[in-house]
Amino acid sequence: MRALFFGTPEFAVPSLQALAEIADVVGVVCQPDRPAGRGNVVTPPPVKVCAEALGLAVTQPTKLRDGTFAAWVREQNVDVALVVAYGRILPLDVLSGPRLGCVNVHASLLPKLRGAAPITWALVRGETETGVTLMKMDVGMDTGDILEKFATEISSEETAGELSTRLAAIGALAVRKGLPKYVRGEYTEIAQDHAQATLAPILKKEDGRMDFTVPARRVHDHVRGMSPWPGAFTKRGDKIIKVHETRVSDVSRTDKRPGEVLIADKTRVLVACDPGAIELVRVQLEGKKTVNGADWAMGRGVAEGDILGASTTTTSTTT
RNA sequence: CGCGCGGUGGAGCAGCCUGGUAGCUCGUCGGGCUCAUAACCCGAAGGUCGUAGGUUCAAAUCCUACCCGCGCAA
Repeated sequence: MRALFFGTPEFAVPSLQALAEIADVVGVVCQPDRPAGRGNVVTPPPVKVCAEALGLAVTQPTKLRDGTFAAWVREQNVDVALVVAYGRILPLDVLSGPRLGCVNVHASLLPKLRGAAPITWALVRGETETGVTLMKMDVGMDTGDILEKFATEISSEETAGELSTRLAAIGALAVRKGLPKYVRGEYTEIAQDHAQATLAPILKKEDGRMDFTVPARRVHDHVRGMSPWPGAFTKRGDKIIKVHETRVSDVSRTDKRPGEVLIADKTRVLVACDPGAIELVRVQLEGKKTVNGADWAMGRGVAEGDILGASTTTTSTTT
C-alpha cells in the first residue's frame, strides 16, 4: 500500500512508525518548523524529526486551500492518507486526493470529545473510560464515519501526559490492525450519532486556572488533565503558582472558604475546596524549580490562612 | 539579540539596593522529656555564598564575562 502521513506532535509519532512498517510511506506532511521555547528557537515538530530518522520525505505546507497542495497530494498517487493530530482542518480537495480518502486516528471514543484536546477534557470531566477511534475523515471536525473504536480505562490518578502516551500506543495499534483492513475494504463504516457528540476545544493557557469552589475530586481531575500542558495554576497574591500534582485529601472540613490554606507545615500543604480539601503535592513558583508542598511551606512560600486564587481583582481579561 | 527570575551548609528560603559578625524554617547526629508522637526541651556537626576575572583596606553583597536551572510570551 502506498500512503501519506499527516501529523505533527509527539502523539502522532507511534502511528507514523506503525504506518512505516505496514505501508510504503511516500510522504510525511506536518506543520512548519516554528519558533518555540525560550529564545524562540525555530524547532521542528516531533513528526518531522521521526520522519527524517526513518528516511522519509517531509513536506510542511503553509497553505492548504489554494489548490496547489491538493494537487500535490493527488500526484502522490497513494491508496490512503493517515492523519493523526495534524493540527489543521483539511479541505475537501485534499481529503479526496488519496484513492481511498483519509483515515484519522482520534484520541477519544467518538462521537464524544470531538476537537483538539480530547485527552485533557476526558480527564477534566472525570471520565473513567476513553480510547482511540479510527475513522474515515470528512470535512467536519471529527465527524466522519467510524471504522473501529479501541477503548481503555482511565486510572484515577493518570495525568494527561501519561494518558497521551498510552493512547498514542493504542493509536499505533489501531493503525497496524485497522488500516490494512480498511484498505482491503473489510470495514463497515458506521455514521456517528451526532446527537451524542461532545466537544473538546483547543486549550488556552487560561484553561489551567484552578477553581477551588468545586469538590476536591474535581480540582484534582482538573490538575491532572492540565498536566503537563497547559499546566494548572493559581495565585498567591499577584504571584502565579503552577500546580503540578495534587492529592485528594480525606480532610473534609468546610468551615473555611475555598482556596484557603488549611495546613502548611513540614508534612504537607492542604487547601480548602467546596467541599473537601486538596493537597498540593508539587508546585512551582515563577522562576523557581518545582518543589514539594512541605518544602514550599518550609521556605515560607505559603502559610496557613493564605487565600489562593482569590486575587479579588475581578476577571479583568487583558489582551 | 522576544520579556523576566533564580543558582547561599542535606531541603526550601532570607541577606544583595544602603560592601565589613553566614541568618530563618526543616532535616541530620547526640542527649533529655513523654504511654506515645510528624510534639516539646538542650546540644552538635555541616557552607569554595554557580564559575572566572575586576573594583576595594574589605565582596554573598558593586562591575564584566561565562555555565546551569526556571517563569512568561510565541
